[in-house]
Amino acid sequence: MSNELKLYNSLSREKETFQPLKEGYVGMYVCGPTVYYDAHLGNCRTFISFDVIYRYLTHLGYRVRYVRNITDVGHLLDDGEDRMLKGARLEQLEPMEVAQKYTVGFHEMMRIFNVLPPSIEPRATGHIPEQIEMVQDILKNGYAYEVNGSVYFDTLKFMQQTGLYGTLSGRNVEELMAESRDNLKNQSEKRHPADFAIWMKASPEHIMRWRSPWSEGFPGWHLECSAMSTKYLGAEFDLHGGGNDLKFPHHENEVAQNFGSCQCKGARYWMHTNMLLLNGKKMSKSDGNTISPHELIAGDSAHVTKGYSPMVVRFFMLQTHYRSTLDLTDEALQAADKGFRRLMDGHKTLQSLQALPDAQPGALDAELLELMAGVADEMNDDFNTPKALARIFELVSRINALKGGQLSLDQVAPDTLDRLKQLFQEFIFGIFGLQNDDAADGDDGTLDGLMQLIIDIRAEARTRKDWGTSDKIRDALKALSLQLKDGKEGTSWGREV
RNA sequence: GGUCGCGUGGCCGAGUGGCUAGGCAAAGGUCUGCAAAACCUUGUACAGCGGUUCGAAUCCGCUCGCGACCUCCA
Repeated sequence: MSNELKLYNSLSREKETFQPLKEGYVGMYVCGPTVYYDAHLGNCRTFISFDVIYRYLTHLGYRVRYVRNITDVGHLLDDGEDRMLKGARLEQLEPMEVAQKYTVGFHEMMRIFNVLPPSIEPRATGHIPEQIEMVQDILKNGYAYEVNGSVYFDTLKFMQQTGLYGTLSGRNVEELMAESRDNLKNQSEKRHPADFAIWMKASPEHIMRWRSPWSEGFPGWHLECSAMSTKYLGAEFDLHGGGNDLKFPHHENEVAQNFGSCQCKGARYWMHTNMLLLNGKKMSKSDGNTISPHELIAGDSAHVTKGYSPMVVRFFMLQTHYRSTLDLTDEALQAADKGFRRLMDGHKTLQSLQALPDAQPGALDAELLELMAGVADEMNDDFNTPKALARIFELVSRINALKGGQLSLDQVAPDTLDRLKQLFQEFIFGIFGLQNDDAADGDDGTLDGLMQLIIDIRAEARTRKDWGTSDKIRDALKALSLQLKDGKEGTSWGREV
């Protein structure tokens, strides 16, 4: 396998070799949340996926500027009411108070799932001038028109003149163009159903409003991503990501706006994560088929039999490729729980292995090296985390066998063992972003010391063949969900799942 | 209705023409004072039907089932 990075580009619908615009640097934009409601697990999956991608690109040595926005204005509901305004009315809060509340909640959730903060996290409301400028540019280029203080993107004209519309989302342009004005219903300001607002005149009761050359109003939903990606990453940049459900119309319109404003191509590679399903259906706030991250962690939901730690959930998600749908079920989570524990135990065991200086590297050494190389190879193939994890689990088997004595360390070169330790550290924690739950308990080492004492006392009892005492200790610990593992080299312990 | 995608062993989930994915569960064995843990072994899996091919889970066609997008959604 080659060590060049390949990724699936939604634009071409093919895996392509990744070639950044500027060697050594990557500009990456991911559509962030709309902060008018609590983040749900689907959001988490997408941001965890891109977190791993961000981490891996960094691992490869790229200097990555990762921009992930916060949308706090412009997102319209079916009835045309601004989402921020809706939230404000329901809870009697200022719109920015709503945005702030859910932004904080979102950040907290990202922290819980160990998602790294992006390099820049721009807010739509903080970039009104940039958006107004973009509307002006689009108007100047003739791809928009003003009606009663609102400005609409002239999608029909754009389609006819550039032929660029629909490429990303695979729309049938003929069909889009064929739609008549009859489909417009009450939104009669638009000339064509495919047109979309880039500036909206605010109705009298609308709270969020800014002055513009056309009216006091607010920017259209799709505009902020075009404006902010251009501002921070340039007119053309490397990667743009987001959930699959944003492909149309959001991303398609983004591309149109970029080109319509400056003939800019925008992102060269588009990446889309697939949906998280619950009981075989898409998780969605609107139809109630949902479980919140808090509920999942606490086990406070009819969908799960117990709570799952954030790291188990993260691991669960990494066991599926980002472009596949993932069906969340209690059974699958239980399997992930145990698998995650096995991975963590394997890592712990590995770090305890001591190399033999006079080892004679043989077939085992070669096998380890091959498996290790495979981990990176899989990641280079469109960030295939499930396959990379499969390679790591194969390594875990070897590690356990080395510990258990079924395989011998005198066949492993000290350098190979060192590299293996380093690889586990880098991939499990640095790239997959997993954390050991035990460490997250706030354990300061007291427990470990206590356990060591108990293990020593039990070992003494065992040398006396005092099985009663030995078993009493073992059973009592088991009742506390602490498991003793007797091995050739002594006894170790861990938490039971 | 239109567009796109999916259907893999008990469960989850990789895999795109020949070569063991992996995790969980299950069975047998090794180890153990007994266990557990660990290790080893074990699954005639690719929705159905037909076709292409020396060879298909993988390509083509049809059928059935499911999902996503088309409207707010990561």
